[in-house]
Amino acid sequence: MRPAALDWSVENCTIARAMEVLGERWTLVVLREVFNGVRRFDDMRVRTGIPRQVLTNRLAMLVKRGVLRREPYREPGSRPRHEYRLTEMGLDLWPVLVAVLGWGDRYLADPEGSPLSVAHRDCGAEVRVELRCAEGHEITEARDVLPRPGPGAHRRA
Amino acid sequence: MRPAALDWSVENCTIARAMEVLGERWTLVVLREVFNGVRRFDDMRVRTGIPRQVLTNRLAMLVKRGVLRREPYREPGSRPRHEYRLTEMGLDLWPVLVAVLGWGDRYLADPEGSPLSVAHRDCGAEVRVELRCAEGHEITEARDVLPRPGPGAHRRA
DNA sequence: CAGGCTAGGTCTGATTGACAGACTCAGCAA
DNA sequence: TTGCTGAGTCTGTCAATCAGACCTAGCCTG
Repeated sequence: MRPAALDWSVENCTIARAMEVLGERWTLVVLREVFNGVRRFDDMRVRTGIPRQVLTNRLAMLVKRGVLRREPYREPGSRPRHEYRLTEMGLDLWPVLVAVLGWGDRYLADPEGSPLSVAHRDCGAEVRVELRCAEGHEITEARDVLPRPGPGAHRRA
Repeated sequence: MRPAALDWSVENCTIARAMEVLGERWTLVVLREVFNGVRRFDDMRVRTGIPRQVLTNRLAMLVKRGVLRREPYREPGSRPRHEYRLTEMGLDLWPVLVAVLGWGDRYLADPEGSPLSVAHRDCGAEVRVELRCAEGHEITEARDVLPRPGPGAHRRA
């Protein structure tokens, strides 16, 4: 009763690679802010409570990785500053964020419910992640999902 | 041009709460292993390269949080041991894992592609996350998604 | 019985990052 | 010039990660 997965290498695993970018307490919280339109350093800092140095580090890392980009802005009466915007790579993290939100809402929310909802711009209805297969079936049970080696899979040495 | 989000508290945000559980480099990697059927300490350790102490800590945390449970097993000729199984709360993290996998595959994979694929048990077709609204529309553009305050939202103090 | 094995830890010391709190900088307005 | 403030940087403390070593506890074998 030995799992087949043991024969396959995880060396080039994209989950592990993604978690090198995302796998830290504050990164998705920062991205939540940017997705919510909160793009400026001090606004983010005040809202989230992240220490300045952590926020600086996180933002710099996300810019370096191509998830965020810095955009110059200048309020009247102020000097030029930068705010943080999502790149396409960053925008493509919406499903991750909505999936985390869905899980958090189900298991970790207060009795009155989630403080954040995500709506479809055109019709106003609430948006969720779904699992679907290429044949169009919706997957509602985790047991109906099967991991298997993909095109880049290698045998273990 | 001040984001509306600034008027709302993030104190009870379920993304932040979820990231207190998940927001660390190795946690989802551990969960990937368990989802792949690799449930024993040393198998996980060898496959992932996680230091023992970190793996111990991670597993204990996930058990404490209700994401994993320990199940006794005993190989013939060996003493009783425990392996780690997903709870329902853990199984409900499949969409998060598949979402992270999808993003990683798109932006971080090697040229030959992803080493891991997720299939629908019944028909064999590949499974992905999709964003859909309650009206049944599929959302393919991040710009068609709108965050707004949910039922548990509070005004900022 | 003692010794060997091995899965699942625990321990130690070095390194690194998080964090609190303080300080600095740079352009603007008065 | 001074004051303001957004966006950092710095310092010292604490905690987690990590490499590597060591320990434990049942089983089997001689």
